[in-house]
Amino acid sequence: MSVDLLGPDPIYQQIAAVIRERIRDGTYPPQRAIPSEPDMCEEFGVSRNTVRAAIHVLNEEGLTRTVRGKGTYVIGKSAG
Amino acid sequence: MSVDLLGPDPIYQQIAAVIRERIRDGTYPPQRAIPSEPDMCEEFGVSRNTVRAAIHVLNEEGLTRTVRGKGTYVIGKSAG
DNA sequence: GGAAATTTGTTCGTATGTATA
DNA sequence: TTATACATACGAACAAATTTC
Repeated sequence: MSVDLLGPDPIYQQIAAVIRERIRDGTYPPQRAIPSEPDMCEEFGVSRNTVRAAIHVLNEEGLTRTVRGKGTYVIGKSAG
Repeated sequence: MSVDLLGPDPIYQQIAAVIRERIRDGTYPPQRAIPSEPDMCEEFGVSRNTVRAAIHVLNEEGLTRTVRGKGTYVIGKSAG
């Protein structure tokens, strides 16, 4: 999947939207970690700061939770 | 302590004056780091650029010294 | 237990664009 | 035009937690 990063919105908002969509469609399943910050820097071709800004948005929304030294995990239905 | 940031002077000059005063009265002791740029953005309710402009003034005066990745340190008497 | 690699956390350095006075 | 101020974005250094060997 390609990401355009055009349009009027800030890049970090657009990246947050992409990740949000991947969480909703199951590409990034609950309880699992999303790709690391360096990996997302590569995929989107942006700096780590920008990736972190995007993740910050999702954490604020309660969609994800970041743990130092581990990664950023998708919040959601466990199993039941 | 609250800081008003009114008056005719530029905001960054006023912030520099506040920090300068805190160095003089010992609130920010020698050899120690003053609060980080993000922290001061929060305290004063200004952008990082403005905080950096204030710190630049103090660095120019020789009151402080900024080190990348670490912080801004108060110059001054060590112990003796 | 130690060393190295991975990953996130924090902080400063720099540049660009926009808006205001 | 210049000075001030904010938001955004990339780059780099340093720090801490985790994992793996």
